[in-house]
Amino acid sequence: MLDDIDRRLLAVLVEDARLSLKELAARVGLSSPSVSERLRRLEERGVVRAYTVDIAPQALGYQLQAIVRIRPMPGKLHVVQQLIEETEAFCECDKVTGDDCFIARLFVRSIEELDRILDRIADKAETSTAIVKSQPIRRRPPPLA
Amino acid sequence: MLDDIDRRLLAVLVEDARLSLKELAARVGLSSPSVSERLRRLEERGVVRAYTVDIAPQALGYQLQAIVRIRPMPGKLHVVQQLIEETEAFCECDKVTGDDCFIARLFVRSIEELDRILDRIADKAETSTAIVKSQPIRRRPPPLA
DNA sequence: AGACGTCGGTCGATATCGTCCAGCATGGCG
DNA sequence: CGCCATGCTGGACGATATCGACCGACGTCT
Repeated sequence: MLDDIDRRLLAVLVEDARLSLKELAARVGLSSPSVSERLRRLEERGVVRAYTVDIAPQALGYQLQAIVRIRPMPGKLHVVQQLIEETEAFCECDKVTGDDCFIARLFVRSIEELDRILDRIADKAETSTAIVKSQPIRRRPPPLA
Repeated sequence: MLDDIDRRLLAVLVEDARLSLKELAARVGLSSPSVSERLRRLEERGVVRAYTVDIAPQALGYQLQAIVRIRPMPGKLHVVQQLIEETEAFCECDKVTGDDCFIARLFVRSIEELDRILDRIADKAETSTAIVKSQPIRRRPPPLA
C-alpha cells in the first residue's frame, strides 16, 4: 500500500510539515512534481489526514493536564459523551472497553478549573482523575515500517 | 502574550499547516512578510513546537489502539519507563499521579502483537488494558482563547 | 513476441510565492 | 514635543510550485 518513498516522505513531514516540495524532493530523491503528486495521493487515500501545528499548551496558559477516566451512570452514556465533546478543555477522548467507558485528556489553567469541569459531570458519571506529572512520550506516530 | 492575530494564525495552521504564507496572510488580514515574522517569533518563543502531519494509523496497518495503565513493581519504575520509551508501538505516555504510574497509548496490528508487547512488561509491572472502540474526540488543541 | 495502455517519473517554461529592504505609521517615554 | 522602538506595507528579485509534454518500465492482450 505504501512504498518506501512514501514512508520516507511521511517521516520527513512528521518532523516538519512546512518544508517546501523542493526540499522534500531532495530528501527522498525525487523531483518536486513527483513529490507533489505523491502527497496528493496520500491525502486522497486518507493516509494523510491533515497537516497541523503542535502548540505548547503552556503558551496558551494551560498549566495542567489531566487524564480522566469516566464511567457514566446507567442511561447517562450519551449525555455524558455529549457533555465531554462540547467541553473544549477535553482535547482527546477515547471510548474504550472495560469499566471505564471513556478516557479523556483535559487541559486546564488551574486546579479550580479542573474541579469546575469535573463538577459538571459529577451527577452523571463517576470519574477518576490523574494529573500528568511528565510526558515520557509526547505524541509520536506509530512506526512507519 | 499572544494577540488576537497570533491566535487566528494558529487556528488556521491547526487546520492546514501547509498553507502558503500568502494564503495565511489573506486569512488573518496581514501581508506575507508580517505573517512570516509572526511565525518566526512564535517558533522562537516555543509556542509553535512543530509543524507535523496527522497520519491515519489504519493506513499503516495499525488496526488496534489500546490505552494501558501501568503500575511498575517496587524498584522497577525506571526499567519500565525505559522499556516503554524504546517500544515504538507506545505512541503516547504520561507519568501521572495516583496508583497507575503511567498511562500509555499503544498502536498494534493485532491482539497477538498487543499480547506480545504487554508480556515483555508483565514481570516488571501490573497493567490494565482498555481497547479503544471509538474516538469521540481525536486530538485537538485546547481553546486558543 | 510484439503492440499498446497505464502509471509514475523527469524536464523546462511560466506563474506564483517567499524574502529582503526601504519607508511609514503608531504608541510609549523622556 | 520630539525621539525611539516596534510592526506593518509594498515592490523587487530570487526561489519555488505547477503545468504540459515527453519518456521509460511494466503488464496485458492478440
